Amino acid sequence: MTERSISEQEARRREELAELESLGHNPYPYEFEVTATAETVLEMFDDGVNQPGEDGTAPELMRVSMAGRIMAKRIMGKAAFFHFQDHTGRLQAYVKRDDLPEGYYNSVFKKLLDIGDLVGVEGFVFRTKMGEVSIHVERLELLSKALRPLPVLKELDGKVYNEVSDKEFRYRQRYVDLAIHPDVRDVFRKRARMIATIRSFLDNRGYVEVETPVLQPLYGGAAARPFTTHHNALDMKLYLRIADELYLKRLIVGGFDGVYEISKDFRNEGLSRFHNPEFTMLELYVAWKDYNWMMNLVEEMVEAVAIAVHGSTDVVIGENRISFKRPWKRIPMFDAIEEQTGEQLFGLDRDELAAAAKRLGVEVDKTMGAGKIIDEIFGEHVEPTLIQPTFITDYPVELSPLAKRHRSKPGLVERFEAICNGKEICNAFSELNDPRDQRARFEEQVRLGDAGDDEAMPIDEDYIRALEYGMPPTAGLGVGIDRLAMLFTGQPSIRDVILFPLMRPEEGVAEDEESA
RNA sequence: AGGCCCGUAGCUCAACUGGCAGAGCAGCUGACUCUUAAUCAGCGGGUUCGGGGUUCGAGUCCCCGCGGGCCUACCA
Repeated sequence: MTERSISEQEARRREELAELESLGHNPYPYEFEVTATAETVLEMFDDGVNQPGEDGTAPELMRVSMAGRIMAKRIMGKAAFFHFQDHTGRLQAYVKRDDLPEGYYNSVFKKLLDIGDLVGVEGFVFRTKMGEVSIHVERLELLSKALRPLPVLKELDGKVYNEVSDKEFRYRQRYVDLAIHPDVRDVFRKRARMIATIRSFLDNRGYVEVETPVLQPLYGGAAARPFTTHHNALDMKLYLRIADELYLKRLIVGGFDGVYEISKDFRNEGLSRFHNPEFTMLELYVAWKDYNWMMNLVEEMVEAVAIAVHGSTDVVIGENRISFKRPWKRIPMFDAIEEQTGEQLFGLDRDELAAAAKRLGVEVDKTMGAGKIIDEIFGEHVEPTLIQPTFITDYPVELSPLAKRHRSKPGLVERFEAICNGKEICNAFSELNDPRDQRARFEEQVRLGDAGDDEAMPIDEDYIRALEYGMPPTAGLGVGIDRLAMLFTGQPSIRDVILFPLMRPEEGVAEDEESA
């Protein structure tokens, strides 16, 4: 192992650490009693009712013990202010030499405690002459010494300066990104609130949260290339799941009326603003229901998320104000295409569709079937125009090998996607439960696979066996949680809603580099 | 996978047609007992992503590589 070269500032912090130890201070103690947070203190005294003062009024209200990270330090001779940050926010602390044990202020606080160090403080709350609620520190304790300097952000009139702009730095060292950027912490809190809302929404309806295999001998449920791995003891090839769908529907066969799973799927694809190889998916299946019913559920659930995350059904996202208030517009895919392009595609054969695509400037190649052409036209001319939440219904059967045929429109399936802000937020259908049709659809997938489509699904005989025992009429739903999080937090990249997005290895060439 | 852009101090960024690598913050020394982008005086800090080339001279130009961003492709 080569020794990492360390900066001047890091070297100094290591010296400080040694100095602290030689003075008898443990730079990494075991615990600290916390009785208040920045948020509770600020709330308590910003209401204008409880006014703190140094005269000792209501001392039982004002005595607090808190812990956090030093974010700024301002020393003025024998007294100093510093800001520290806990999980709820920042609070200012005031330290006087004469309030601390002999020598502590000069030889420890001033010299050996730095921005980035974790400290515990105990004292009373007061308001400074400038009006800022602060804690007057009477006990100060180092809780963990930081050996690396923390980037320092400055703020004036609400504008933040010296924000770390290097995306690579932020993704690789997310702990630093989170520590210094409150807005990044907020994104992930919103994401957590979003998922918690969805979970309780589904739990309250009596649906059962289940866990199905990540490691699968056969993958399916979506059109995507899988990751492969190997199990040593059984000496077998395994796939990381690309979807939960086929296992969850086996559970509907087994007698659960409603099951859902929120979990990671893995797809062996490129990375982009909208794609991370591992991502979080919600899938829900409800027996005795169809896709019309499912649209109502989606409206309710997403409306609940909007209220939970933003406190309102109206949300400003980028330049758009979006209303998630029910009901949302519902429009069949072919009608939506006609509205935008003037082309009525329903009933056209493959050559006629190719001609329409050409008229619309959509590129078509020979491998594309009728369904794919329609999908391309939709994706290019319609999807980006749908800003307010909209249900697009009734898709071509070729694109949906697991969806039930439409009850009245030949060649289509009972499927919908909800589109919002120009992007898909969910995908759902009346589930195909006729084992004969399901077998035929799988066989069509196999033909596509043989023709070179490496995303075609393999045939899953056990799944067909399950259907042969009888699966109720069922409505199914899939929601890309990361993309929903992008929407509700206004983030432009999926990497900004995933704590640790996939990155190339940081240092040099990987050891097990493949042949050059 | 292809195209475009980027990589300079711990962080944010400068450095003209190729001519001594700089500033703010952070850090260090000193002053200051209600400051808040604290202030004031002084000081240190660089493998300019890595390797090669052109040149008297390269952060700058050329080639190769590494890493990142955006777009395209892929991706229901």
